[in-house]
Amino acid sequence: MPSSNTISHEIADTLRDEILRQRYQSGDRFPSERDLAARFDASRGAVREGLSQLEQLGLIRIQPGGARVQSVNVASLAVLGPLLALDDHPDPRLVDQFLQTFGVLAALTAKSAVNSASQEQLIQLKKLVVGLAEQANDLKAMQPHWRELLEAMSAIADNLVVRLIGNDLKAQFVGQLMKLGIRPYLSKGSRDRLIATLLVSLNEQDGEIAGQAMQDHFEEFREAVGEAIRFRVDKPSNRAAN
Amino acid sequence: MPSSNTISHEIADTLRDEILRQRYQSGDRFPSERDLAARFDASRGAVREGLSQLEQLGLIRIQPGGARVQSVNVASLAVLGPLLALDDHPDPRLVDQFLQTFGVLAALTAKSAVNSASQEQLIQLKKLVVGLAEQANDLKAMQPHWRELLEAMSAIADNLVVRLIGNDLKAQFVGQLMKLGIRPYLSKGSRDRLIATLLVSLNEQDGEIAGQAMQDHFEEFREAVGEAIRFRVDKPSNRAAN
DNA sequence: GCCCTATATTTGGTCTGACCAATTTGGTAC
DNA sequence: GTACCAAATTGGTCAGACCAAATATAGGGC
Repeated sequence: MPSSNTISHEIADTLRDEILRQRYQSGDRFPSERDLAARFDASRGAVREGLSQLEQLGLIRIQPGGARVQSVNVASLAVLGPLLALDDHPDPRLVDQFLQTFGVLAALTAKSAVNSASQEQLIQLKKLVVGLAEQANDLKAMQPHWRELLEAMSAIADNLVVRLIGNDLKAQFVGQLMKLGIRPYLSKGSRDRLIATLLVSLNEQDGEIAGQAMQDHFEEFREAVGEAIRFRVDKPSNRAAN
Repeated sequence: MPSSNTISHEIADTLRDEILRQRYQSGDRFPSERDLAARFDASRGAVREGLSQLEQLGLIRIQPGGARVQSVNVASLAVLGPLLALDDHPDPRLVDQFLQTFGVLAALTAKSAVNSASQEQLIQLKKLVVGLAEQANDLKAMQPHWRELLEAMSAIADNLVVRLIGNDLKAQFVGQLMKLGIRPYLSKGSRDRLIATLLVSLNEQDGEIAGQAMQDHFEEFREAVGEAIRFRVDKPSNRAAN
């Protein structure tokens, strides 16, 4: 699924996925621009524009004499989205790391937001949390409200670094999980606990509490997702049930 | 300071810095490719390759009819390095956010590393921590050892997401601070406390302790850097003292 | 004066073909 | 096996051209 409709983007997307699928070994010579142009039936210019993007992603290193494939370990964070969206088999380990990392960043955001919020903003956050409580305990129904709450906290915390990280992570992660038929189960008690704790932190304007609540909740979510993925791996027949 | 010696990279770097310096308003029309080609005395192809990179960074959005400048708030994390390195006046707020974010990620890394380390790896980490203790309490002398310790922890934790974030953050941050004459002061007590706590966490293989120690230490470091920057802003004469 | 339409211009997307410098490759002589 | 040299390959750049879509402009109707 190419992001844009230009040939250069299609080339970049195709080659990016091939690299992420380990079709080339790290350090390998990358096909020459002329070869790629022939393969994609495009001009060298279009190929070069595509390669330019791959280089920016840190996936290849272009040098006179030939481009070389780089290890994904030295790539830009921007490859994470495509990496998670590669196919129907998201690496459980990677998903776990993603959620773990997202969790600590969400906790930091919540802490900063609560600590620096004005009275009006505290009220706004309370409304959003209460709105979250009024939803059924269903991931699909809660997702928009979750997103809204996180977005509000992010805006209040106003941390550009975390925001930039979030931009590269806006892989519609939860949406993709559901598309794959992965339905993590979160106990009602867990959700209620989070909401109650968040309200306490907002009432007392104590960011530490909010951060800890976020952290704990993401930990539970992470485990739930892990179980859901294992469950789905055991029953791959569910894949077509969409 | 262009990253590569090709014209397209020079164009990309120059325009990137101009955008980051807010020379264009978000939403503004970006100069046409032909105009840029004339300005840089280059061919349109070279300009297009440069713009391709800027688009990948999320700084502009290219569309038939004209490219438009995007808000830095929606850019890729990869712009953070250039943003911090823009000139001799790093935004204190941004530096603060950077350290805060780096702190929680370092804490996560330490926690995971300690928890999942093998006996050999625990010994390796202990050696590095002890090596850190043997250094003078000077930022410049400690930096390589710090980097080594963090690298080792990162390798053990083996969290690709955090690693990718780190790749985009490898702005040689501390090095740049020193180049600017910013010398944060960390009390010896603070350092000793960190080292002692880390050793405890390694002996008991308790990641929570290591993470908390990291978190606390980065918090102190963050405040020290903040003071150092304020101090330097008051005495800009020091700038040439390099 | 204001709004809407038709036309002219600008802009991005792509291609072809060419040249250069540096690297890589292949072969040859030792 | 090695050292060296020539040929082929590769990336970097340029010029000029064409198209389709978007924008700007001029003009006419009200």
